[in-house]
Amino acid sequence: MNQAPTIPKPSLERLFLYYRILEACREGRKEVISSEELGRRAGVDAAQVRKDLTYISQCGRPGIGYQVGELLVALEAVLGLKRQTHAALVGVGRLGTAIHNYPGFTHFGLRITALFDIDPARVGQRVGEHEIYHIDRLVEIVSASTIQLGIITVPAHAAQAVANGLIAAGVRGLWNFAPVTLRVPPGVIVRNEDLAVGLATLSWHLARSAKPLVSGGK
Amino acid sequence: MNQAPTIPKPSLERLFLYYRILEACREGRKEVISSEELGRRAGVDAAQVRKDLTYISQCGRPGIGYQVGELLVALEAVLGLKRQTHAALVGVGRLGTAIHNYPGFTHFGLRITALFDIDPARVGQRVGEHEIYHIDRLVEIVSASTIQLGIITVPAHAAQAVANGLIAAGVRGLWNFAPVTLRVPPGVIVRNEDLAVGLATLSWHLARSAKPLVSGGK
DNA sequence: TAGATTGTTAATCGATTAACAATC
DNA sequence: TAGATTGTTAATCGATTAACAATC
Repeated sequence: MNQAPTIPKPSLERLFLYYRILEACREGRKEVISSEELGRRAGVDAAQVRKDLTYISQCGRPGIGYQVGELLVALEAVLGLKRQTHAALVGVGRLGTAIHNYPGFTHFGLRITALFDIDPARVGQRVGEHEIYHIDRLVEIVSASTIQLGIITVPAHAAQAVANGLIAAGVRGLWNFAPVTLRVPPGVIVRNEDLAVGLATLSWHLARSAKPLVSGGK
Repeated sequence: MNQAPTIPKPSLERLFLYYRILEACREGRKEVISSEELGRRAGVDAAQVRKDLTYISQCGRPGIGYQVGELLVALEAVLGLKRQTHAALVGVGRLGTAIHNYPGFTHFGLRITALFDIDPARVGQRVGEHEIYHIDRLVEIVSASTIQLGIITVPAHAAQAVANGLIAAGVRGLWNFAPVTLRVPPGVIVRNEDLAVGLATLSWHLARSAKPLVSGGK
């Protein structure tokens, strides 16, 4: 009972944004921040900020604002920012390599501990401290590990098979960069990072705002 | 009057998804599809599919379904899929290179026609058919071009300055991969592709579903 | 005709915004 | 005390889901 209240998805994403801003505040020796300023820096309404922060705790003080340090600690606890997530990355092409090396991820607890590819030229190579294995060994190796998350950076046509393998190996979350909708059994969490759709919506809005309509587009 | 009805953001993204599925149908010589099947393949409710498609036209037939060919043409027109978007990419690191080479983008009309970096070792190199210019020449070169979109793949601390330069050069849309909230004047469209936040939310859900609560998590 | 499936309206759900009493 | 700013409630807005008459 009194299970932690489930945080709405958009609020959750904003909380991570606030966290980063607060870290910058700490670095700048800023000790207190108001919902108004936090909102301005995050591009979010002040009322929205206060609402979001109620999912964490009540650590603001009327008339004063929020203690940066306190809020950081509370966010770390609720967002689980000290927890490590072990991941396998499948598809060590350019995008896969970029993700493997992206500095921002380790900061949020991601540890990529296994790499797979189908290209014999890549198999056996080392990337950082890890070796690239052949995709045939995916289930074997992941099953024997503590890996909880699969990162899919293979071409679209191979993505479903890779997802199946990862799930068979016991992975319960997928971060999918391939431009396809994956079918997964209930209980498996999928996040699609469909860059092409992201681009397409952006350029749609762009083209749309360009047409000088009645009152100037927007 | 009777201006094209503005499409809700989530619907717009799904329309691009449908488009890809319909292309696959065309390839498979499938001529008719129901909202139910399209929904199943896209991971979307059938009622939702029908609703989304009303933003395009009424090209379904009761009792039959949708003509794949007709729907593709209608989507191409409304989504502007034949239109080219010229873009400048700033920050030719691993992520920048991955994006530059990502095959799915040209398919949605993206043409990256200028590349910039601050690293003297990279400036002057060629990537595909384009040369990498020094970031100092950003405003000069972009101003003189037909570039409408800026892709920001620089480190967080440099992103706002890059955004300012792109906007000064007349760009009206930004695709921002840097983990910061950009401040832009009204009329400039920004899409943040914040991968670290994406990952963080995914691993939050993962950790949360792992805890065996009252009735099995979810 | 009977069965299938659309387009649309109404009901539901969820998130954002506004307002303000409580409090530092 | 006066001014600032929170936490929370209520009002608004927007998107999803359900239901069903129309129609192939």
